Amino acid sequence: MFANATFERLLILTYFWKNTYSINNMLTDLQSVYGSLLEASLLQEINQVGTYRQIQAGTEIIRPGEYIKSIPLLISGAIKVIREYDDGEELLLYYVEEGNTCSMSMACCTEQKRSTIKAVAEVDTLLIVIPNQKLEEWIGRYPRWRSFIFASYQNRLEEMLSSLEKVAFERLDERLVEYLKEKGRINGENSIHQTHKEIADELHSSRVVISRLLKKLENLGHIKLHRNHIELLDL
Amino acid sequence: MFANATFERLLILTYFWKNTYSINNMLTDLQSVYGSLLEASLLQEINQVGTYRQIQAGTEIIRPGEYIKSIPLLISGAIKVIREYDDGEELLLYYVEEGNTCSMSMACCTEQKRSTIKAVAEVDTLLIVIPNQKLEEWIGRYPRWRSFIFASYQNRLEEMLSSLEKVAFERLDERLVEYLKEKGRINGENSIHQTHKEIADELHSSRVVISRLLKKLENLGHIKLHRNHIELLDL
DNA sequence: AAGATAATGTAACATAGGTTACTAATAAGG
DNA sequence: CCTTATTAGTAACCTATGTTACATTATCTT
Repeated sequence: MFANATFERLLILTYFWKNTYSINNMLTDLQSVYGSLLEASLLQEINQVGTYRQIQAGTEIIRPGEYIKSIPLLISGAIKVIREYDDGEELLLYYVEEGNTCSMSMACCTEQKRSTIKAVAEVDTLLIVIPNQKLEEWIGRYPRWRSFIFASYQNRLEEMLSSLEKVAFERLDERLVEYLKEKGRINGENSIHQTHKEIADELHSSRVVISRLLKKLENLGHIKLHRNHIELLDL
Repeated sequence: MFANATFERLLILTYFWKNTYSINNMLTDLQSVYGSLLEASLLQEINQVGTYRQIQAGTEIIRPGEYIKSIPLLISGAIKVIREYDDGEELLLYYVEEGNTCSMSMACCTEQKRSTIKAVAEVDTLLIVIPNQKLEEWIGRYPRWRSFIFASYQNRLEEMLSSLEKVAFERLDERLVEYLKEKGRINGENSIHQTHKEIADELHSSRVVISRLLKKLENLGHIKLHRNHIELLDL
């Protein structure tokens, strides 16, 4: 699955992480990421009932059809949310990043519905999960939690709208460029470690088409193609 | 703008409406549509602070760029929500129907943002508008209002997802068939009163293409084409 | 190192859907 | 009733994207 280099990178990251994890405690993390958003007393409470989860890049967190019984609060990293079909077809919806939560899971929690999406850690990710009954309880008690939850929904709606627009109005080459930029940003690198096939899947296109467009971008001097990774030069 | 027949129909409807309006009062309407969803005491309160609005089919309710300062509760009719661009391009997002509210406006209310969408009454529509500060206030006080608001967000997210899928995965002819069905259902008729150009705009396509596909559907015996309206036979 | 596997490059072709241009039919207005 | 504007039909053409097929190169296994 992984190129050697990538795998070594993962090991290093995990090692680095364990250190971070043992130095900071949950409350410190909560304060640094959510301190400006939520009440101090709420952070205390989250600290009591929440559990840390450390997720390795590439791990599937939610699969379509599953019930979701807890809400994630992102501390660091990013989760990509994908719509997936029976026939293996898929489409990248959006990323959830630090300081955010996933409205899709909130929606599923409150209504006890099965998930309709797949969530995968895009990079190594640290999050705190909260039992779902707390979601509603805190809405009654903490105004800022209420605002936070509303803002999350708002963000999701906007991101869905933006995805919709891209698919409806933009051509594949434009979407590809945006995809590469976003991926580079999320991963904090100017290099994308994915095969053409994987990119094609997330953009709901075909490998040959993506290879063609990538080659065109390379000829224009915007990127440099390598096996298993793409170097971003000037996008 | 309107064919004579259509215009007469509007006049009749408006007349009919005024009667209905004077017979029922707001509380009765609220009870019949929202009685099973919301607390009786909340209905009382809505009755106090809400204002009735009667909107004629075709009226623009929200334009992109406007601030939204109130939340609509649909009593009857339907509102179509459209994404619109500077260059006049547009795309139909979804319909809001009886017993629902528009999360887009809620989102805008709570965050004091400008609307990014256009809302048009699809048919004659009756709704109650609520001052936006009540939205948050009631969330703290009425559990069922809270659930209602969450469910609305959930619905919108799902509808956006469904729109996204249609645009991403379905071919135009399939989308056209669904469009015709939905339009017929919303209008409660087996006949669509729109020009090919109007349909093309809402599906974000071009008139010629839509005419071509409609003709194909007619040849297959699914619809019958007339000037300014389309008869739905067997979809 | 040899063979297997996965990733990429490339050509040839198919097609959905967009564009342009023109005609025909219908309705509206004076 | 004649003129004009709106709506719809149709043909010819173009392009983006998808598909099939096969060659090539890099990587993994043994």
